[in-house]
This record gives sequence, C-alpha cells and structure tokens, in this order.
Amino acid sequence: MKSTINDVAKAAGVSMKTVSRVLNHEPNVASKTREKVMAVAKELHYSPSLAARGLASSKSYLIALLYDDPSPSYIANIQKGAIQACRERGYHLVAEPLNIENMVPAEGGNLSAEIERTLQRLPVDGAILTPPLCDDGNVVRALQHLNIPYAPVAPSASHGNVAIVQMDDVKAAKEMTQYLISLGHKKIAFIKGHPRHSASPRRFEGFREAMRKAEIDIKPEYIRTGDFHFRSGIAAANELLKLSNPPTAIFASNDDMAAGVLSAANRMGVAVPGSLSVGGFDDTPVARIVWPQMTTVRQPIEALGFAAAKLLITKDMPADIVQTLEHDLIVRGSTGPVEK
Amino acid sequence: MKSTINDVAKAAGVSMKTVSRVLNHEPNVASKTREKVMAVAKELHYSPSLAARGLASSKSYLIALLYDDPSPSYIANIQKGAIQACRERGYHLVAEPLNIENMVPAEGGNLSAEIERTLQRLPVDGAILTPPLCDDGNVVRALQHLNIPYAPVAPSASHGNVAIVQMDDVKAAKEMTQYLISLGHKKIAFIKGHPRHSASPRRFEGFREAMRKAEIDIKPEYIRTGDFHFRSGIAAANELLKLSNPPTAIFASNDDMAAGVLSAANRMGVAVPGSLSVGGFDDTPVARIVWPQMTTVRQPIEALGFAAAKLLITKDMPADIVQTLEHDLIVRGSTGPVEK
DNA sequence: ATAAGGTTTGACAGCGCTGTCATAACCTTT
DNA sequence: AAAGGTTATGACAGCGCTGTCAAACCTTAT
Repeated sequence: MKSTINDVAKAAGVSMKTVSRVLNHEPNVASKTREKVMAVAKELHYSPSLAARGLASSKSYLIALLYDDPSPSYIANIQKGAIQACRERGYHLVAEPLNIENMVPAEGGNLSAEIERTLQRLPVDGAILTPPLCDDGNVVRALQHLNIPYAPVAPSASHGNVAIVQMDDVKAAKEMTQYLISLGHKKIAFIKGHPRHSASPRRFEGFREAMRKAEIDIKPEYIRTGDFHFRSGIAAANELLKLSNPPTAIFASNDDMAAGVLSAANRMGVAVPGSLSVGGFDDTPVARIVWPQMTTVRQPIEALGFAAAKLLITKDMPADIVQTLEHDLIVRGSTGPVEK
Repeated sequence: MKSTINDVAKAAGVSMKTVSRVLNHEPNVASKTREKVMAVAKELHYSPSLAARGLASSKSYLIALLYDDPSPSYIANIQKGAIQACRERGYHLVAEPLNIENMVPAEGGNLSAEIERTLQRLPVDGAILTPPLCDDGNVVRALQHLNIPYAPVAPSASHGNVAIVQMDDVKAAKEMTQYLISLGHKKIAFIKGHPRHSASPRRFEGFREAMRKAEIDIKPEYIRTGDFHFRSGIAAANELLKLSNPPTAIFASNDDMAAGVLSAANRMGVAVPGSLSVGGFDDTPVARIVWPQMTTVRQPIEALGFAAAKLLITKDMPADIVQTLEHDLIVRGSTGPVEK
C-alpha cells in the first residue's frame, strides 16, 4: 500500500537488492535472511509496485486474453483458468476482445496493420490466443512482428516453434460417435461447425473415423454444415428430420446446435431420445438447460486456460511442447438405444 | 515498440516534457507544436510505456472488473462495455474473480482482511463492482480501506458519496407484469431470485406494484423463492403447476429460472403459451434457445459496464451521480393471451 | 517604451524497482 | 594456513515517464 522496498530493507537490516531477491524467489539467499525479510514484508503489508518493477525489468506482469468468440461461457472458462495461473505468479489478466470481422482497416491500410496497432497499445508479457483467433494469420503475424509471446489454445495446425495447449477433438468426436453406435444407431447424422473454426473439421474427422471403424457408410444427405449457432442447428434438424429416411441419431458439433436440434425435434413432435438421439459437444450451460438434458463432450476449457497462461509465465519449458488435455463424455438424457 | 519519448522529442525538436504534454492532451501547447509532435509520434510508431508512465504519475491505467457471478454472459457483457470505455482512454481492463464463498480466512483472520490482501496485489486505478459484490460489506470496506475508487453496478442501496450505474429493476418488473396483465392474466405467479442479490427484492417489488395497481390480489401460494438457477425454476414450476388452482402465467426473476419453468411445463405437458405464459428477465442467450422463445426483459448490461468504467476513468463528475440506464421488454413466444 | 499578465516551453529530479558488477563471507581442499 | 571456489550481500545506475518550477516568449495596457 504505502511501504516501499526500501522500508522493508531498512526494517530487516538488509539491502534493497536482497529484499528484491527474496521477493522474486531468486536463489542464493540465506534461508535465515529470507525468512526475516518475508516476515518484515508481511508485517509492513508490503506489496510491490507493478509499475516500478515493470519499468526496471521491462516486464509488465500482464497477460492478455485475446478473443473473438461469440460464446461467453467458453471465454469465461478460459479466463477463469488463466486467472488462476496468473494469480499464482503475481500476474494479472487483461481481457482484450479483438473483433476482427468488425475491424475496418484504416484507409489504404491492411487488416494486419490495424490489428498490430491495437496490440501495440498492449504492454503485455504474453497473449493467450483463443479460437478462432489462433488460426488467423493476420493476428498471428501481428503478434510475431511485435514480438509478443503467445500461446494458442486449440489451434488447427502447428505454430512453428510455439508451445500449444489443446484437446483431442478427433478422439472426443470419435468417442461420442462410438457411444451412439453402441446404442445401436446406424443412421447417424452429423452437423458440422463453422468452417472458420479449426475444431470443425477435426470433430467431423472423429465422426468419420468411428463410422469407418464400425463399417457404417456415411450417407451424404446426413451431413450438414452449421455455424455453431442455435439457429443453424434448427435449420439442419428440420432438413434432416424431413428426409424420407431420417436419421435415428444426430451428432451436432456443439451444444448450441444440438439445442437447436432438440428444439426442432420438439416442435415436430419427434420424441427424444425415443425416436431420436442427440449428441452435443462442449458441455456449456445450455446442455443442462434443455430438455432432455444433453449428452455431450466436456472440454477441459478451464484447464486449457490455465495451461496456456502457465506456458506464457514460465518460459523455461521446451518451446515446441504440445499439451493435450483430457475431455469427458457426459452421458445425459438426450441419447438412448435405437427404437426397434 | 522501441522508441521512447526521448526519440520523439529529438525528432520533433522539442523537449520530452512537451511531447508528454501532447500525448496527455494537456492544455497550453501551441497547436503547431502539437501537430508536429503527433506526426512524429505516429511516424515513429511511438507507444508510451504504461509502466514508466505509471511509475512517474502513480497511476496504473488499469481498471479491475471484480465479479463473483455464476452467470458468464452477464459478466461477459459488462466486460465488453467496460473494455470499450477503457480503450477510448488508453486504459486496460483486468478481470478479477473474487470467489467470496470459497474464500477461507487465514487462521485467525477475518474475511475482510483476506479480501484486502487479494485486492492489495491489484495496482488499479479503480474497480468495477458487479452484483452481488457491490452489496458485500467486506468487499466494499476493503476497497475503501485500500483507497481504491470503485463503481458499483446496480447495487441495492446508496454507497454514500459514490457514483452509481444501475437499471430500474422495479420499473422493468412492473412493465413485464403489466404486459402479462394486459394479456388477460390474473393468476400470475412470481419466482423470486436469490436473496443475496439486491435485484431480487426490487424485481419482486415491481411485480407487486403492478398487481396492486391492477387491483389483483397476490396469492401467497403463487410466490416462490428461487436462487436464479435453472433447477430452482424447475422446482418452483413443479410446485406451482401442481396446485389445484394453478397460475396461467409465471414470471421468473431471471431467464435461467424461466427456462426451468419452460422445461417443467414441457415435461408435464402444459402448453406454452397456450395454457401457461412464462416471462423471464435478463435476455441471456438461453432466452432464444428455449422453445418457445422467451419473453423477457433486456438489461442494458453492456451499457452498464461502459458507464461504470467511464465513471472510474473520468473522475471529474459529481461523486454522487446516479445513472439509470434504459431496459427493454422483449416480447417473444412464451407469453400469450390467457386461455378462455 | 515598459510593465504586467498570460501562454508556451524546457531542465531536472525522482517515482520504486531490478540488473550489473563488485565485494564480503564462507566453505573447501591441498 | 593459504589458495581457490562458491555463496551471500550490497552499491549504484538507470528503466521511461511526469511533476515541479523556472525561463522564455508573446500579448495588451499603460
């Protein structure tokens, strides 16, 4: 609050530098000294000045969370995990939405430069890049050009020499599909996600792998493309359920679209899970709000945020590490055995 | 990125201080000088160091968003508005969840001191206090003690000499109720929100005012208390719809509970809006995801966030100002005329 | 022409911390 | 017991900016 490192130093009878060392967990401090300093610091309610520290060390102790995601709950969870990691190390998380679609390049300028201008104001030690930003060339280029370390969360491809956190979308989608198959379903439809999101093709790939493995042919008319929004789920379901030979199960690439499917089925009088099983992906709050509650895949979103922040803060790990965190298949009421 | 204020000063042929003046929009700079400096600064891609600036001026250019809210979309919207205000003035928004329920006071310590410790690490120029934090004595006291300016969003009571942004919950709830009444409903049930949230009693008050004004008696068995969560909406609806004389309309204090009502009605075969009208409050994403889509009240959440941040950044406004922002009644499919 | 008052500019110190480097204290080992 | 090596500590400068205060300049009034 008011006390400086100097006050602590005097009170503890050591130099400022020694106090600094203790506070930064640097080695080569006698344990006795360390304890003494810690005690005094606590007593004086000492709290270091981020600004001074930042100025002297040319670090900011700030991590940015860059996002351009319509889903608040996804970001909220990432944020939660990231903040936890930050707190452990005295960092802070600044939230920075980057609404790329709405960005208008200054006259004659290009988008990349515009992004760079925004990012430039950001005095951060690192940036967490959430999808779909992590696959946006302009953003990545701007970050690299500005020399800001970044941690992509679940990017589509490798980022060169950059550490990555992700989950295994392919495997998760495969598991969901296999679960559906295990219930006796053979006529399984799939609603793809927004093409811009890298997870979309991966989830579809998992679906295909499972189908191939079970030796079930995928009917082209069972494959629809949505955009991750509720409405596109409704639209896809409407088409799917009107087919002369409708599917007995629909696997939507995310919960919102699955909720759309549920809604459409409901309106058309199709019983779930009696006549139709519905699977989602993400385990967002809606999954429990719809009726029947949705079978879905729980992503380790919070853990992803935590891992990404940690990566940025502790830079002493291999630069090309890929962390794959575990997901869960959450079975609820929207799926059931196929009707005879 | 790399250039300092000194570089700009030299290039423009003026002193550092003059550059500083221009950058901070201080008065008493010749317009010619100002233009020259601005041009040079732009050319050099100069971007001031937050840390240095903060150290010299003992400001941080950081605003904290303090929250302890289970609803991600509420926070996301506040955050969005707040960030917008911050960007306009070169501030940044740091997100700080403050999970009070889970906070364990250090041995012998009290909660307030614990909160203070967390806040102390936060070198911010101001804090946006979202509900229910804005009504938490411990938090408010800690903030005051640490001398951190704060802007409460929709607090229950006046905060002494502190500017406030809010919406008119009473009026909004009244409007919804009146709308229900205008549809011919007389048997209207109300589900209260979590007692800890200050909005709960206000929304109930609005309901009561409308009923009183329409001279409709409120049946005690039509009043239920929930906790803003989906499940409590289900529970309340189950009880309500089992009454020998069930209501024809249910007004839930928020969308999640209203979604619960919808879900319960759905399961019990009660047609909406045929046999039952359902009103919500908040206009969260779920309002459009449920079927039928929900009639609800749209809060000016983003605007609240914007106003709160602005209040903190521009301190030159009357300290006891109260800004009341406008809401909207959003009529969708979950409400309809009472069945004959 | 000179004084008074206002506006515009610059020199300089110092915000609170950390990096660098020198020094001191303490071990070993021969 | 001295040399060499390691560990612990401190003196000091300076990070990039702004606040203070004084100087320079430009008006207008006398």
